[in-house]
Amino acid sequence: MEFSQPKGIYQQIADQVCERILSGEWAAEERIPSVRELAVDMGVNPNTVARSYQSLVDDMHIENRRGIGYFVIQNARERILENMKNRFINMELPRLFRTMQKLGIKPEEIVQRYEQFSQSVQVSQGEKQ
Amino acid sequence: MEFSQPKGIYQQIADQVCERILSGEWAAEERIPSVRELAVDMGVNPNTVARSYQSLVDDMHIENRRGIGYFVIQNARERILENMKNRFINMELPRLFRTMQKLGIKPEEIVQRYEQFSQSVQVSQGEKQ
DNA sequence: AATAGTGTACCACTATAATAATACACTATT
DNA sequence: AATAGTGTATTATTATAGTGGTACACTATT
Repeated sequence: MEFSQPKGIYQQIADQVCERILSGEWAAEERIPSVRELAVDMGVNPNTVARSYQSLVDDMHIENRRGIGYFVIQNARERILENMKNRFINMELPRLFRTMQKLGIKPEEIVQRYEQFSQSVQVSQGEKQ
Repeated sequence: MEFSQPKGIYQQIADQVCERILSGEWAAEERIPSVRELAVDMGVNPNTVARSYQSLVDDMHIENRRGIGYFVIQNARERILENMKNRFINMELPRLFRTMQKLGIKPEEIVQRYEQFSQSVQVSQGEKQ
């Protein structure tokens, strides 16, 4: 039997960087924090952040300008969104569906709970304003 | 920032034991494989399986009879199913819903894909017979 | 009584990820 | 030119999970 590998910290950091790009906190063509800065911010070793950034370069979401720093690539948002959507549809959904069948949960119940969820989110967002 | 802990092998084995109880492969009051047997079967150290079994004892799904082995507890199936359902509703669904909102996926699309999924499962199961 | 199969406990070892601490080459700024 | 801020590379160290191996107490069977 093969076991699921633990998700490395560097990968979790890369995910969070994607989140911030998605949310618009870090816009396209903008410079993102240096390896050292983010390392301090995350309470993590600079080498770990360096690995995160490297993996994001491999995925074409950020680019490096030597001696200056890392920058968000032009259409990074769209690209990240596309990646996440594909992964969700092809990886997570099948797992979800199998779980539903195993537990005997019908899609109607999912929809019904989703209504509740999106309502409560709307309310709590409204309260903040 | 706190990072998600990797899921231990012993825990993954415990999950799989639950699966086998759920599927009826190991019925209530029945004896399950010894620590050593399952360890060989899984290609894993006996100590690791021992930890899995211990955690299942803690969760009241199996019990130990000294010198004999481990046995599935009376209503283990119902108990496991209940646990999984609760975890699914309270932990996985909220995560799913947040992802859906982030990716802009409407519940109708989920339902539609679920139909496709359950159809394809039916077909492939039918082919086996 | 003897034996073989149980779970349990212990300890040293290994593999891996992450850390810590440097050192180096490059760039912008002064 | 000097300096400070970049990323990068290297090496040793730490922390942890899992392994390997052994020993022990208990139980059923012979």
